[in-house]
This record gives sequence, structure tokens and C-alpha cells, in this order.
Amino acid sequence: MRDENPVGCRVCGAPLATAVRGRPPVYCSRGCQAKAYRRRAGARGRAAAPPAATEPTAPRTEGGSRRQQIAEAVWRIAAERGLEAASMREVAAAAGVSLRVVQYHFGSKHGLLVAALHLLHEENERRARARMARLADPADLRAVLGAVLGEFLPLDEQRRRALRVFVAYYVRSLNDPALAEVFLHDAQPVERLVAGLIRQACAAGGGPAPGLDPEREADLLVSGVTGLGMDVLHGRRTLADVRTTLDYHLDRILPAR
Amino acid sequence: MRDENPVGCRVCGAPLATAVRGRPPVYCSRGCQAKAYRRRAGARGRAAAPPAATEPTAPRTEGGSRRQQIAEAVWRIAAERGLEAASMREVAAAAGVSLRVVQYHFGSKHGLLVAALHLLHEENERRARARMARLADPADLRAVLGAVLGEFLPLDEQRRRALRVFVAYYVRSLNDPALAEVFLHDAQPVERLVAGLIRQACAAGGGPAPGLDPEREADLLVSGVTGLGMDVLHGRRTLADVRTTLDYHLDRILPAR
DNA sequence: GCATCATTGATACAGTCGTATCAAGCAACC
DNA sequence: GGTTGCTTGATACGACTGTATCAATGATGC
Repeated sequence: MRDENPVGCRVCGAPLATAVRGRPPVYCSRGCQAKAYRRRAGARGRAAAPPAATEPTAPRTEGGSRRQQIAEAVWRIAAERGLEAASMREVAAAAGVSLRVVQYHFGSKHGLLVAALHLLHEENERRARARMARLADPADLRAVLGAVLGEFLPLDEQRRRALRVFVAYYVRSLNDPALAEVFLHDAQPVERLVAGLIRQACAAGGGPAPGLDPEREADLLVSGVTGLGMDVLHGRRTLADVRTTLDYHLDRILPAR
Repeated sequence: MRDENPVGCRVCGAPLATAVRGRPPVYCSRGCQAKAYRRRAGARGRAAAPPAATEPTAPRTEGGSRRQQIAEAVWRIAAERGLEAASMREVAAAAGVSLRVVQYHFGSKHGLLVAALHLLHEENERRARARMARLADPADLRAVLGAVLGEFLPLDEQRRRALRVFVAYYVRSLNDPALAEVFLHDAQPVERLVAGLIRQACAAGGGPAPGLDPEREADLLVSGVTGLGMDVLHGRRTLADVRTTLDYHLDRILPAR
């Protein structure tokens, strides 16, 4: 409901332009606006005493950059209610910013989704590295292997949410080339890592099992653990069941000590 | 744009009720409408000669029931552009029916999605059975096993589309209990089937491999082949690569003949 | 001729969506 | 003081969504 009888400029009282779209004008010119601003700034300066220790980038440090903050809202919504619930307005509200801010920092919804996926990959890798660094015995190759594969299972709320967001994005990427490119470009070959670990463990253990192909074992392990994780999300399997299956296969592949 | 000056009843010319919503009235009463209908029916009867051989359920037989026809439209859209593109109007257009027909047969959009998923499961099982029946040598247990697992790979356009629809529904089911229930209820335990085949093949072959657990092998095989199929959809793997991996594991599990 | 049934046609409504537009806020430079 | 640039607030627009409403269609039975 636009004000039907507009008053004049707040500073000089001159009549205002009657823009029918966008924010209603309050000043007659840029100069009057600047004048009003300087008045406010002066009042603040006198009231707030000396400038004191002003934190210059306060909001930046208390939760990452603005983009990061908004991207996290996307993940949160996608994990809780699915990507189709992540509208611009919902994301803005969840991030505690206005719709305009989301528009400004990401340009379009598509830009937002792509950027959020990009940041998600980085975030997940950061967290994975942190968990790997916290391993009890980094020389225990079987434990390392288990930890790598465990990154794809909903073992805690963090990974559970990450997996939900991941599959939501995966499905969308099937019909969105830009998202698919982020997936294919960012995802490093975990299979290579797993195959290397298997090879190392075989060399360290008794000997290379006859006829065992680390690459093929890694391929099925990685894709299998992803599928098993999805089943857990779905409620089709229990985490304990998956653990048992995984232990069986690790026992099978790795040489007994 | 509603007609501003309504004319009278088509039959008796009496003034019409001025309903502001819904379809505009043309007759003043139900009786006048019936009268008009009988006139048309009489004209048709005289023009079309004897009643001839009227196909009573003609539209039913030329492509399944109405519900089936609409559900197929849902699958088509979901496979090509994702489930979020499957609006009521899009589905109706793709099925060649009116929006109202979709509303009538499924009640709500949610009802449509649930029913379409239900019918999809039936359809996929039908097709899988048909392909299994066409196997060259049904006694070749390894071939049977490969065919069962192959149902989850995008080996042709049909299965490719089925897989795309499947994952789209899977993701949505994570936030939709009704869909999740359809998934959990309809999906029969393929793992059991695979485990049974492995056991049979072991018994028929040389002997049961030492320390081999058919259940655990089946678990990783089924979830793994699903994940590999998703990678193929994504373009992260080639079908040939998946075939090689699968052959390796079948060789590993099944006793050499 | 009339009532009734399941089905379909023709709208209408209230809301949400992504996006666009214009102006204010704030700070720096001239 | 005036201008410029980046950021944000306050709307507005048009398209689309799911759903609801009322009537017509075609057929059957009384």
C-alpha cells in the first residue's frame, strides 16, 4: 500500500519524484540525502564519544563471509526439507538476511545453488581432513581405510546432513549441466585414494593376495558404501548392519595381520 | 474475461444464474440440459445409422487405464527434467488430458506422486521379469546374476530413464514419509535374491569358497551396482568400466567352472 | 420425462516463485 | 559540499503453482 499523499523532501521540503516501482523516495536529490547522512553521522560521533576500538570486519569473522553464511542456510534447508524448499526467500530468512542481500551476492538462484555446492565440497573436505587427523593410529592402514569410507556414511548428524544435501544436489545435477560440472570437477577421485591404501596395506601385510585388483575393489567399495549410506538415510538398513558388511569386506580384502 | 451480458437458456431462453466461479452456465435448469442432450443424441443416432460395434472401453485398451497414462507422463517428465518440473499442468499436458482429469483421478498432487511411484515399481518389476525370461540360458547362474544386477544399470534408454526417475523419487522420499513408505513397502529384498543365487552357484560349482558370506557379498554388490549406475548417469564413469568392475567381482565370488 | 451417477470442461483464487527497479545507507575521494 | 561506488531496504511485476467451484457431458435406471 503506497502512501497516496507524499510529503516533500525530508531536508529541503521540495516535492519528490513519484516513482511507481522500487523503494519510495524520501529525499529530492542525492545532495539532500548526503546532507541528512552527515547530520546523523555528526550526532552519532558526538554521542558515541571517541571512535573507540571499532571492529572493522566484525560480521565477517563471526561466522565466515556473507556468502558462506548464506550458503550454510542453503545446506540447512536442503538437509531438513529438500532442495526444492530452498527458495530465495526461505534461504534469506534462514540466513538472517534480506532477500535483496541474497540477490546481490549471488545474482540469481542458479548462481546461489552452484556457489553453495562449490562451498559445500570445500566444507566437506575440510571436515573430512579434520576427522582423519584425529585418528588414533595413523599408521593403522585398515583404520584409515575405514575412516575414509566412513565419510560417506551418516555416522553423526554432521555427515547425515551432508549426505542428504549431497544426494539432493546429485539428483538436481542430472538436469543441470552447471551443477554437474561442479560435481565432476570438484570431486577428487576417492577411488584412487582407496586403491592406494589397499595396495599399501597389502604390501605391508603378509603379501599381495592372489588375484586381487585394488582398483576394482576400491570401485565397488566406494560406490557400495555410498549406496549403503543412502539405504541408512532411507531407513532400509541400520548403521550396525552396514558396519558389519563393511568389516566383512575389509577383512576379505586386507591381509590378516 | 467473463461475458458481461449473458444470454438466456439455450433451450427455453429463460435467464441464467450468474455464477461468478467455475464454468459459465448455458442452461437454466437440469431439465433443459437433458432436453438438449437428447436432441443431440437423437441427431447422432439418425446420422450414425445403427449403433454399430461400439468399443465400450476403447481408450482403456489403447494404452492402459487413465491413471496409468497419467502416471507415465509423470515418469517421462521426471526422467527428462526432474520431479520438480512435474507440475499438475505439465503432467496433464504431457498425458494429453486436461488439468481437471488429473485432479479427478488422483485428488491432489501428493496423491498423484504417490500413485505414480507405486505404478512405477510395478512397471519396473514387469519389465525386469520380461528381460529375465528372455535370457539365453536360464540355467547359467552367473548370467542370471548379471542380469539381475544389470537391472540397476542404465544399459538402455528404458533402464536409464527408470534409474533417473528412481533417484529423483528417492531424494524426495527423504522428506516425504508417504513416498518413503511406498519405497520401503514395495521394494522387495533384491539382496536376498542375489544372495540365494550366489549360494546356488557355489553349490553347483566346485565348492563353497572358503570364508565367503553370500549375504554380505550380496549387500555390497546390490548397493555397489546402484552407486555405479548413478555414476554412469552422472557421466563420472563409463558403462564399459562398470561392466569390467562387475565382471571382476562376479569372477571373484563365483567358483570358476 | 426425471433423477442420479461418474467424468470432464471452464474458469477462479490465493499464494509463492524468481527477478527487476528505484532509492537509501555508508564510506571514500575530490 | 558534491560526486562516486558498493551494499542494502522496500517495494513491484509477471508467471506459475495447487486447489476449489460450478456447470456440462454422457449414460443408466425408474
